[in-house]
Amino acid sequence: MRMSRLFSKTLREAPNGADSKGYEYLLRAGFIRQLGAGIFSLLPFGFNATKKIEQIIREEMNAIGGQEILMPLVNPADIWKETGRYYSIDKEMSRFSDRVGRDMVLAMTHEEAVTDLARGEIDSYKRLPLLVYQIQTKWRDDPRPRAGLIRVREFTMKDSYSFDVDQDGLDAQYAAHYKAYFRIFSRAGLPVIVVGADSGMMGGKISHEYMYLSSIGEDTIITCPACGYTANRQVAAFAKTSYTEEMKPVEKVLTPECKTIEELAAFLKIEERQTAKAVFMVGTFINDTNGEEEEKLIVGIVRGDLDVEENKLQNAARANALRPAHSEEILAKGMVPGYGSAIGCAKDVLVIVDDSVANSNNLVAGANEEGYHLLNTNFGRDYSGLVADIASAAAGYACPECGKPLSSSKGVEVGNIFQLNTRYSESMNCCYQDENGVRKPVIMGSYGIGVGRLLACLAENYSDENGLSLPISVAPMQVHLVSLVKDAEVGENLYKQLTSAGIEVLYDDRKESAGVKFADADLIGLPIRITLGNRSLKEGKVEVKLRRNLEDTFSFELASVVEETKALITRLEQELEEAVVETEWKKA
RNA sequence: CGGGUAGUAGCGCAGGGGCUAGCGCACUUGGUUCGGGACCAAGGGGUCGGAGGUUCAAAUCCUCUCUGCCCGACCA
Repeated sequence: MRMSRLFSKTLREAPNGADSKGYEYLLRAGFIRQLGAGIFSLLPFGFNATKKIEQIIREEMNAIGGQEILMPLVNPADIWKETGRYYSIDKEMSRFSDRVGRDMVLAMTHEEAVTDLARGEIDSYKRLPLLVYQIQTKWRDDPRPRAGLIRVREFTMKDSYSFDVDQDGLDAQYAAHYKAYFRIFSRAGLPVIVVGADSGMMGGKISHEYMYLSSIGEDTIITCPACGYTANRQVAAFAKTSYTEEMKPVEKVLTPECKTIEELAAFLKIEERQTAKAVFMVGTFINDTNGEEEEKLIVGIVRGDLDVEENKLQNAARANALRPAHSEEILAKGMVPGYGSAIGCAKDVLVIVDDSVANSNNLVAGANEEGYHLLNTNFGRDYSGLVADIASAAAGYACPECGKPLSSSKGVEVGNIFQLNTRYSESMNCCYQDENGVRKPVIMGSYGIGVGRLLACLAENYSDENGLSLPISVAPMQVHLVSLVKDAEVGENLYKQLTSAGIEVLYDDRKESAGVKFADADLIGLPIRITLGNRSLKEGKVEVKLRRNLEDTFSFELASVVEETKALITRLEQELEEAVVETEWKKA
């Protein structure tokens, strides 16, 4: 590619809103351009890098038996009605109707489409196991796209779907993905960790997320430095101390102006752990068959020294969505905000009690009366409810596995794997006949990688104060040939030699000053830079630099540039191959 | 969806009832320079996001609206 003919140009200043380094450089180097909120075009560099990432994904998916297919972005709503997600997913899914009024949707994922495909193809256990995948556009009308390519509305995703006769088969495919994902990310050069995750709208049980740890991330990851336990905070467990003692009688006390746990503990001169905190939410429950919504007040009770993890609460409540309750809604059920507890609340309130509360005695709880609290309340004796883990893990808490202190960090989810089991095959009647002629639902798994998000994370990880420096496996091209000599012939010849040897070359043939060319080369950050200048040409040499280390310059003989460049490319590629991480999944 | 903020040349910004709307970068032409974002000269480029209103006069004031960004809610 000649830079004089390149479609994109570099920007000296970052467009407004480019707040992270990676995003800024992707824009300035001409990889991407924004069209609307959460909607981006890929320019030649960005598209090239994307194709490289996709190729790595293809190779690894093929290696575990994946067959590439392509499913439509536009789906008839019928299949989404079959699984109920047409009703349970809110505005995040865009809907429209076609010319004759049929309900249509833009697919935000392809479980429905693939299950529809599978039920037509799979008839016998002899056909299983199967694995298909695609690299396809998804549309999710996120209420708040942000951070460049990290959180967008239209994006490219690799999604694969496994089909098996039983749990063992699913486990095997899950394990294969678990390992393949580590290979994919390490071949691309992105450091990731795997965390236990919530399965969210996907349904199913076991799932893991692949996280790139970075301050630009929106997920909070809880990890144990001592034993390696990791989980998304949404589901992270921790060891809770229980404080059991003999139950004492309930006593009502005046506690004016004590609306927070902190004030209450200070007023009563007790520790926060000796109190019970009530959090009021309204859960939406959706009937999958008719799509009717109903709301229900949920009270989450945790010990005063802990916080409620809303995601855990939502899962424990089996609610479709949660929102904070309004004061009137709480009062209507016999409870008083600021002085609230589940004691004496209306019967149709869903009470969910954290095990920390169930395992502690004589806690101070709200009296459901303005200005009063109750001493010595005990779960089971004074009120009842569903016991679950609804407390939020945080740094410093004890690891659930080894008891050592946990730590927390921010991460970007770049991939995930889910065991769907029969969530989709049952509702869509995707069945096979077993050896005995019995029809059974296919056991499914689904596995995603955000391609653009991966590029964004790579840009973030591989950049310095001068620009990008992507690894050779994903860089848009391999070599940046910078010509500083007036005589175009030397450059032209070298460009032809290199490209005809199969090397990907960006040739800066522009009439620009050396400073401009170097600055652009730094910004675009191709891994190998070959500079043609009078200084070295006199000695029959060209200068070579690696982008990742601009300090070091070495040289190639002009006569053997092609061979030496090839060898250098091979060396860089091998480095990445050698760093590939092989990690096995161990079923708990 | 709530709160904030901003829309003026391709990008970054200034101007804030009055005459021809500016600056830097980028772009065009000519010349000089030529190994880390060169210099001189001459140019081109704008329905000031949109609609309505106030006014003798609106980029500027008012109303509505659209769009981007940030925080929150939300998020496989």
